[in-house]
Amino acid sequence: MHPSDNPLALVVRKLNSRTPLSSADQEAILALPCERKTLEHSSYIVREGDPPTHCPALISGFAYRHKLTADGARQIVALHLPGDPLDLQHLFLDVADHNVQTLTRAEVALVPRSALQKLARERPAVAEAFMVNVLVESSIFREWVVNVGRRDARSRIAHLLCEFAIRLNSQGLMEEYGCELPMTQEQIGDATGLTSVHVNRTLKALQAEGLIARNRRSVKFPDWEHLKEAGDFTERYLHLAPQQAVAS
Amino acid sequence: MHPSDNPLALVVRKLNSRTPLSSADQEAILALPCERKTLEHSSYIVREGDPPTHCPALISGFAYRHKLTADGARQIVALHLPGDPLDLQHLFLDVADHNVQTLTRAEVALVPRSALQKLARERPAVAEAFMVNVLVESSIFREWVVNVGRRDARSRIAHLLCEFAIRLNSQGLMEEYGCELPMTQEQIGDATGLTSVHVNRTLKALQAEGLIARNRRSVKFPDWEHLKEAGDFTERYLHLAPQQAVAS
DNA sequence: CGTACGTTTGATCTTTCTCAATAATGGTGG
DNA sequence: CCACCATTATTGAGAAAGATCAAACGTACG
Repeated sequence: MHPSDNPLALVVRKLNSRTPLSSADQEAILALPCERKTLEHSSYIVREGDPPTHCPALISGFAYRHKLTADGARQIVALHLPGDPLDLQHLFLDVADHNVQTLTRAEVALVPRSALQKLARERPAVAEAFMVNVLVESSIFREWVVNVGRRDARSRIAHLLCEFAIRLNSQGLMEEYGCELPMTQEQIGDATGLTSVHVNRTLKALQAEGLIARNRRSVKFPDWEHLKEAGDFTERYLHLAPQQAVAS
Repeated sequence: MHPSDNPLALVVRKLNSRTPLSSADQEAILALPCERKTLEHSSYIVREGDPPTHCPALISGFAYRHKLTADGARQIVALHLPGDPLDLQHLFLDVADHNVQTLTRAEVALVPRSALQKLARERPAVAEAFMVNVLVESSIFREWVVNVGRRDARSRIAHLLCEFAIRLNSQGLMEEYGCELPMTQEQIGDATGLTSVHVNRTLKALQAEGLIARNRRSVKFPDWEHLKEAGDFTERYLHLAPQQAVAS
């Protein structure tokens, strides 16, 4: 499947994997008006306080959601992979309550909010697929609360890596050797509630234990089972369709 | 409005406050088959791993959602107040990914999942109201990730108290003098990622600062503005309808 | 009136943060 | 292709927030 066929093809594919859609419904999504845009590394896709006019979907590249505290600390609350469906958070709420920013250069498809709302109203099955997507993201948020609230640094980071790997894999983006990790250590810290300094030390410890192997921006998982154990990782919360194995 | 009229009246009221519903839609919700049940303090409403057959709504009393880590630590990921709509988390996902438990003695209305799904399919406006509710809960989860990930103990607890107060108030359950706080200090710790010991000390400090006043299980807010400031609390993330003030 | 649960307090220990400096890396313009 | 700059990664030393352990105290309730 070439993303170039239709930028929304990946979105349909992902929605369809959890909530099978009729071909009429699929085509209705593909027929949505949509503007394709390439964004540089670190560009804002949505800013807190914005009234949302478009719902973006990630076509390629990586992105993250984050909020800032009053004293300027950043907390990343979610990661997004190529193919992640439209930003449904902002479909029915009238003001963005957080920021969405690219982690790498990325392509997005911008669909007017009104067109999406109309589609959801006219096609209950599509609305249901949207709902399922939102519910799964909710479940991921809950797991992040647990991760950040009740696990130590080692587990938090291991858990984050496991989630990233499994999600990449389920989108068919995992190479056999491991994967690119498009985050700096500071961003890993922002996602886990730690400092970049401590992330660095913890990453080194995980490496020394043989649970991960790093090289530049890529990570391998030489001992996947133990990494999962270290991260207290169980994939139930991702509510994935059937199941593929991860390439180690 | 007597909850005894129809257990779902409170649910309709809450959904309607954010997403106005036609009276036909409202009546369709009220006409849902539903079993009313009284649960003791600490009863499970949903257990992780369960295949959901019913969607519960809270009629009276308080409840919380939580997950456990492998080593037995508990993290509370959300609180629920009387009138909180049906547990839509479990409407379209096939397995419960976390637990829901009562904090106090509580009454719930159990609606069969299939009846709710049918309603959502037949009435797009109701489906949209459900979606909005889920999106707002999502937003609250994101804020909790921030709270637990990037704020210190004082802020976390102040934030939790602010959220509780504002949500109580928006359901019309805030007394002028303050409110009942149906949580033990250990539960406050489980919601904020802290130990009960540290919660105790922090609560005392907040009290010494004059930001809260405690008496048994009740809390007052003698200095609401400063409490909000201490908790870095901004209510945007709650996406409340218009707005009422909190009784101090 | 006793038991169970929740709160309070003290002393000590750990994890993680802070501050600060150095070393890689990657990208850029010349 | 090379020198330079801005990021990012790495390391060390010391400080701090919060955890842990342990005990005593209240309070509600059967």
